[in-house]
Parts: sequence; structure tokens; C-alpha cells
Amino acid sequence: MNNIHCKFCELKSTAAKELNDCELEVLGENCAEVKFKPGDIIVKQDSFSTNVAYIKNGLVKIHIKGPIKEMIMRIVKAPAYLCLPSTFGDKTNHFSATALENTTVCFIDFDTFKNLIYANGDFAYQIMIDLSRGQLQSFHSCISNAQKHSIGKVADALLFFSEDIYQSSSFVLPVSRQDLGDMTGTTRESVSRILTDFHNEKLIELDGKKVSIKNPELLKQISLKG
DNA sequence: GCATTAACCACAG
DNA sequence: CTGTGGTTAATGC
Repeated sequence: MNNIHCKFCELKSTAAKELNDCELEVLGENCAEVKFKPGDIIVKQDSFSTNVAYIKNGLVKIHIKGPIKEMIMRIVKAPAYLCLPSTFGDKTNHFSATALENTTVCFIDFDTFKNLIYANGDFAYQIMIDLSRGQLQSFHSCISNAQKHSIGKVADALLFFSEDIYQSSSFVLPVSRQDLGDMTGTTRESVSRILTDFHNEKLIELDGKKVSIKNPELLKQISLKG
């Protein structure tokens, strides 16, 4: 098995940039790189979480099986750490992660990762920042999910893909309508209807999964008003 | 009451 | 997997 050479990795995390050559060497010796295709399950809910997972490139959805139905907690774009809450928080994974695009993941040995946190404060600090941002995002999506109307939540989702994921007003949705429903806490039917409404109102251009946002201002209004 | 919103169901591409 | 239509329950004016 080939060693991974983290030192020369172009896709290091902000945290990993704080590591010195020696530490990177240790990291490389204790991690495995795996490639996933769209639809592949990267981590499965309830399985043992023995590794830290770092998404080097690609796009991943994080979803939890709820009492009634599936819920998509977040869509994560590389580069990002994936399983810190699961790895540090409990023995098992509290959520599943599924690849939406071709995705490369580095699985890092937990003890190695832990040692880096003990040894390198700058590294640990960057991880803290990462986790805190995730926490803040969760708060925001929680309140938006609880208080907005479906139309606002769908507008949110479109703006999220446009601004946060693709940085473009035109993009191809990486998820199905069902997924969009699971993301926004509505149903696939509602998503379907709202999307065609947006299209008819000339807010967006819609062709299957191809979306082009024509009136971002109004879409933001809808997102804000809920 | 009446209108709106959205979930649920069913059926057709 | 999607889109659409009918039905129904909840909520607001």
C-alpha cells in the first residue's frame, strides 16, 4: 500500500496547513484515500466511527434517518472535515454521508488525529473554527426550517446551491426533488410545484435539474420573508 | 365561512 | 424519479 504524501497535497485543510513536515509525514502514514462515485455511501449511520473523514474534493450530503423520514442536514463541499462530531462525540456515526459527485475522501486514523490536536495548538484552533462554523450553520438552518414557509425554504436551497456550492447563477442540481424535499423539510410534491411556480414567475430558468437564477433579488426577498 | 398553505394519495409519463 | 390533480386538515382573516 502506498503512503499518502500529505506534505505535497494541494488540497490540505486550513488546519493541516498548520502542521510541520514531520507531522504531515505521520498524518500521511495513517490515512487512506478512497474515491467515491455519486450515490456511494461514505459513512453509514449507526456504524462505528473509527476514523476522521476529510473530503479532499467532491460534494457530499449528510443525512439522518428520522422517526418518520429521512432528513438531509447539510450538503458539504470539499475541502472539509466530515465526521468530527461523530468521531469525537460518540462511538457510532449519528448520520450517514453519501457522495453526490465524484468525491475523494481521506480517512484518518483517530488516534493520529487526536495526537495532532494535543501536540499542535494552531492545528487544534483551526479545527475549533471549523466546528464552530458548522454549529452556527446548524442554528441558522434550524430556525429557517422551523419558521419559514416551504416557498422560502426552497428559495433558500436554490440560493445555497448558487452562492455557497457553485458560485454561479446557473448550475445543475446534484440532488433529486425528493432530496430537495428532505433538505427543506417539505415534500417532493411541494418542491416540484414551487419550482415550476418560480419558473413561471420568471424567477428562475428550469430544465430538469438545470437551474439558472434570473431574479436573485426577488428570490432573496422570498427567502427572507419565508 | 372562505381563502391559503401544504401534506397525503394516486396515477401517468 | 417527476409532474399534476384531487382531497383534506390546519390556520388566518
